[in-house]
Amino acid sequence: MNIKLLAKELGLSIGTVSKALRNSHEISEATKQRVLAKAREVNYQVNPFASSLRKQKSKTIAVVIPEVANNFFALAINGIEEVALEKEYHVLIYLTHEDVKKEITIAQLLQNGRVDGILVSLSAQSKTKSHLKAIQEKEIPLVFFDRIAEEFDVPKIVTDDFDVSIKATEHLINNGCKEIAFLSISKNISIENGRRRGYEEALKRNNISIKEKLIINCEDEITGREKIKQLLLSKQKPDGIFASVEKLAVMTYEVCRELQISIPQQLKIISFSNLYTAALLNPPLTTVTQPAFEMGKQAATILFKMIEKKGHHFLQEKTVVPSKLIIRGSSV
Amino acid sequence: MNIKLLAKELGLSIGTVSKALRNSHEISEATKQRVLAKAREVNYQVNPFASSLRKQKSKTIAVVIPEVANNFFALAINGIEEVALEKEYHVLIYLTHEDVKKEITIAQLLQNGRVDGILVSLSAQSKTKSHLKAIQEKEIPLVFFDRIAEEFDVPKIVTDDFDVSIKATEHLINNGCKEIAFLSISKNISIENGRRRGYEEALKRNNISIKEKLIINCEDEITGREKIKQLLLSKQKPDGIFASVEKLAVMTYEVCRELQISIPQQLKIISFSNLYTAALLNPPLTTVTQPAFEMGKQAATILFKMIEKKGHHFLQEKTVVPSKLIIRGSSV
DNA sequence: TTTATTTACGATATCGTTTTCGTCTAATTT
DNA sequence: AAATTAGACGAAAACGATATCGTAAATAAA
Repeated sequence: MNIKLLAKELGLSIGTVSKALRNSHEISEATKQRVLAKAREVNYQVNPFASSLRKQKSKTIAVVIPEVANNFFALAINGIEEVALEKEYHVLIYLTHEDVKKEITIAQLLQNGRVDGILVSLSAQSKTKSHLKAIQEKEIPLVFFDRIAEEFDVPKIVTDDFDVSIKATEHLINNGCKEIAFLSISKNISIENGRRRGYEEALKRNNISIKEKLIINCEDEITGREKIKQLLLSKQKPDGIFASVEKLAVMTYEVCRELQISIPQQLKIISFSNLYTAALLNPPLTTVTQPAFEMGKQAATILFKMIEKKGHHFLQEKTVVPSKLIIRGSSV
Repeated sequence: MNIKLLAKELGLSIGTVSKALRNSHEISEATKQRVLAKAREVNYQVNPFASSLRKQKSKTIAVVIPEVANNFFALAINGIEEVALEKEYHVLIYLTHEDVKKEITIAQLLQNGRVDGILVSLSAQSKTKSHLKAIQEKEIPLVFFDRIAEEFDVPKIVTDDFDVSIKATEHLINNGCKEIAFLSISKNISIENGRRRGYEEALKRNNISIKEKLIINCEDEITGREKIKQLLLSKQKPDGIFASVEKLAVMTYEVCRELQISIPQQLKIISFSNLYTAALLNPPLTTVTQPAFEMGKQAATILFKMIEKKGHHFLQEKTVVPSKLIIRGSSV
């Protein structure tokens, strides 16, 4: 069933029917009702491709994230979806699996107008970002969230990585930690920068020296786990761990179990995490909980502002949504 | 940049360029190369809407699931995405939030050809399914996974709910449980049926009477939690809990913590779950772990077979991917 | 009454591809 | 040499909806 058939059944022209369906002022109330009724009767649905082709609007946004099996991103998607639903937009999901190559392929895919806007959280490996420059140059609305590219002149939604990391580190210090290790997921990633700077700032403020040995790059999952193990077996074993992402805290728990290291007695742990079972872990994990849902929601909201008001470059600031430090058993 | 401009730059007709790009045999190797080179040079991308409109193919599938902040569905998406990527398809995500009304709205949205196929895991409230009948009638390829509609004549991917539930329940029985409660998420849902039947079957086989009081419907989150609490405070307090979904196990852990009930001494727990921190919980949670990734992958694979071979109705059977019972501290 | 202006609708170009036919030349067959 | 066939390309008709005009009748203004 298309508009042509619908028009024929109504004895009207295609244009009239189209306008009636879109509630144009050019059409009389009577015919509008008649068209609407008929459309409902035959269950007419506009063809999205024809419509998109003509209007140069896809009514679709893309969400490009490293992974979905991660509570932070899952909750962010919830926030995004809520806004998209309201705007009657569709949401395409693309996973980079932390792989820049995939990110580049995806960026390439999205240059052809398939979407009206893109939400991106960068992969851990994304060092070069020319693939996103291309998108920006095509003037496709783009918003970063969480893992951003600082140098891009586009809106960014982040949490207060630096500030809350100071708090988190000082929390460990206040609970007696003197040797705090920082577990990093990648050097190339914005959040790492803020979190690590916060960690270092806290150490400085408390006159604790920063030791490179205590900053562990766990970019690769396998060797990362091994590095954590070695760290916990070494002589200058740390008495505190600040995990910059949830996965690394889980790894640490697993390694501690394996090495029979008791948390928090021998090692205190704090981690950025949105794990909804954090309170049920053994011991309950002290977390920096990010406002994932809210970040997704805000990112989407801003993206839609850009979509709706083409050309407005009034939204280039960074939006910071604060995280919460939730103290549980792993750190006290 | 469109094909028209590209053709003009090459001094060729639009048709020729189109065919060259699609590697038609009608076009000489020389011009094909010339066209390809130029297309790359000017970064020509086909307009997806024009292409979809003409070819009546969207190169997109939809995934309709209750929620995404749930490891089972997140892993299933990973499986789906892997297949979609290989087929060069795009993936639209729709969340029902366990709400039939939203499911109906979504089903309505997907009737207009926006997608070439649909993967569905039903919401807990989906009793009536006429909205999906409409999709089936429009001959849009449809595959159910996990939460299926038994009466539909379409492929279904499930896990061995019944069998593994017998195993799980018998595991509790073998560990001394005599009063095992079953926490249900909804009556209307396929998985509940299999899981509950398995639970009842195990009781029967072991000459334990089935008590309706021990079968708790936790459809609503708030009252569900209250019901669990009442159950654990009642005189005929159970000594075992079989949670049909992860969320209910987490609730039970929380309630036990509140009521100071020790697991597994006073209460043994087993749950369907894909929680990747199950082993780190206090105590470690014994789980029935579903092959979420594999189920997603298989569902997508079958969906693409349907998409590719229109009209073939050879795939109407049910595919069963077995779950694994992983025994941990909460049940022994 | 004549002219100007609404009102309500139709005809048609357009969005960018794909695909079906032609058509013309070159190569092959008889 | 004539007839056929293959090769390589162009012209044009879809796909379905939307938006810009144009136009007729009806109303209002002069």
